[in-house]
Amino acid sequence: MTVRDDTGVKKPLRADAERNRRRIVDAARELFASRGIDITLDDVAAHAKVGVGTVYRRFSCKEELIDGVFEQRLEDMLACAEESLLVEDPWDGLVLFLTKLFEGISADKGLGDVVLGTDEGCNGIARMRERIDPFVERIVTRAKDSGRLRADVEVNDLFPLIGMVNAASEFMSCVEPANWKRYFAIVMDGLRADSGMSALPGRALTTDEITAAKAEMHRRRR
Amino acid sequence: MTVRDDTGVKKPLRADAERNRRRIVDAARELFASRGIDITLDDVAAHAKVGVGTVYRRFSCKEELIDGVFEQRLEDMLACAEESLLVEDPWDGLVLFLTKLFEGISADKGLGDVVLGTDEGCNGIARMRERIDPFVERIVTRAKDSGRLRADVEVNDLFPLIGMVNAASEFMSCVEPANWKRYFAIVMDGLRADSGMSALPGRALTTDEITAAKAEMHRRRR
DNA sequence: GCTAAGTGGAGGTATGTCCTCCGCTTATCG
DNA sequence: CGATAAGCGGAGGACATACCTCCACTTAGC
Repeated sequence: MTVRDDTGVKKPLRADAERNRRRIVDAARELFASRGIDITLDDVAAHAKVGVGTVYRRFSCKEELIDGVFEQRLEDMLACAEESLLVEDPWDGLVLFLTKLFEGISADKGLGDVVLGTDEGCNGIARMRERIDPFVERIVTRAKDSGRLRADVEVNDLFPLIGMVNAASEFMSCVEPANWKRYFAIVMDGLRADSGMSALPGRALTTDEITAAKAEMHRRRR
Repeated sequence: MTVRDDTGVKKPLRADAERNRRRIVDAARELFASRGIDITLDDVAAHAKVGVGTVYRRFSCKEELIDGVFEQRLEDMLACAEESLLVEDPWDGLVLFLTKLFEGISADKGLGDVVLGTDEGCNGIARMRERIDPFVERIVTRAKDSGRLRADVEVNDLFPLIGMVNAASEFMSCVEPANWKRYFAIVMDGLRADSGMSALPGRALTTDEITAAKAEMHRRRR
C-alpha cells in the first residue's frame, strides 16, 4: 500500500503502518461480512485493535474501505458471470449465476448490501458493476431465448427479484442461514416459461427508475 | 376517549382535549401510512399541529398509538381472511387474501411494518394477530388440500414469502407503487402445484424460529 | 541516537430521539 | 362572570450514536 503525498508521488508505508493497514482491512472484511456495510470506522478500529485515528489516517471515509474490501469479491462475481455464460443450458447458467450470488450474500451480508445498494462514493464498485451488468444482461436474454425463462420477464426484473430473495435470506440468516435456497427455488419455479398461467402484470422498471428507487431506499434507511 | 385516574375510574376528556386526541390519531394514521411505523411522536405532534407535550400526555409511548391506529386495519384483515375461506376455489381464496393484504400494505407502509414486525408492547395488535393466524392456517391448508398449492409448502413459509413481496413493493413504492403485483405474480406462479420441478429444498421455519428471527431483525434495524 | 512517521484514544461537533417541566391558556361550572 | 382545574405548547435536558481531529507519546529505520 502506498500513500499519495502532495506532489502526487507514491511513497511506501513504514512496515508497522503497512501491518496495521492489513489488520484494518481484515477487520473490515470480517465486520462487513457479519454485520453488513453499515458499520462505523470506529467499530472497525476496535475490531482491528488499533486507534480510530489510525483508521481515519489510512481511509478518509468508509467508502474507500468498502472499495478496498469488495472490489475483489465483485471480480469473483464477474468471473462467475462469464462462467455462467459458458454453461451449455442457458437456464442452468442463469441458475448457476444466481446460486453463486446468493451463496456469496449468505456468507457475507456486506456483499448483499453492495450488490443491492447505491454505490455513490464507491468508484471501484461502480466500475465493477458496469463491467458485470452486460454479462448479466446476456445471461438473462440467453435464458429467455432458449425458451426456458418466461418471455415476459426482463433483465431489470432481476434486481427486485434478487432483493426479494435477499430479504428472505437476511430474515432467516440467524436461524437457518442456508434456507434462502427454499425461497430462491420458489421464485425460480415462478420464472420458468411453463409457470405463467397468464402474462405478468405491470412492467419491469427502467434502469433509471431502479437507480432512483435505490437512492430513495438509501435515503429512507437513515 | 377516557383517561384512567389513580382510582381506576374513567373520566371523560375535556372537549378540546378530545378534539386534539382525534387530530393526533389522524396525523399518526397518515404518517404511519406514508412513512411506516418508525416515526417519532415528535413527528406526529408536528403533523397534528399540537405540542409534543400534548401527544405524550395522551399516549405514553408509540406502541399505544400504533395499537390505536392499526387495531381497526387488522380487524379488516380478519374479515378478509374469513371472506377468503368462503371463496369456492381454495386457490382463489388464498390469492384473494394475499392480494388484499398487499393492496393494504402498498397503500399503508405502516401496515406492512405491523404485519411483518414484532408486536412487543402492542397488545392490541398481538391479540389481533392471534385471531387472524388460525384463519390463515386454514386458508393455506385448504389450498394445499385442493391440490392447487404445491404440497411441499407450509403455512410458515407464508411469512417469509410475504416479506419478500413486501420488499419488492417497498422498493418500488416511490416509482411504480402498484408494481408489487408483478413480483407477487411470479411468487404465486412458483407456488402452484404444477410449478415445482422438484421438491423444495430446506424447510419452513418453526413458529418459534420465526418469532426469534423477527426479534433479531428488529434488534439489528436499530 | 536522531528524526520523521506513525499511533492511540480522549473528546469536540453534529444529529437525532425521547420525554419532562412549567408558565400560560381555556373549558366548564356554579 | 369569575374561579379553578384541565389542558396546552414547545424550549430544552438527558441520552445515544456517528464522525472525525488533534496532539502528546512511541517507534522504525537510517
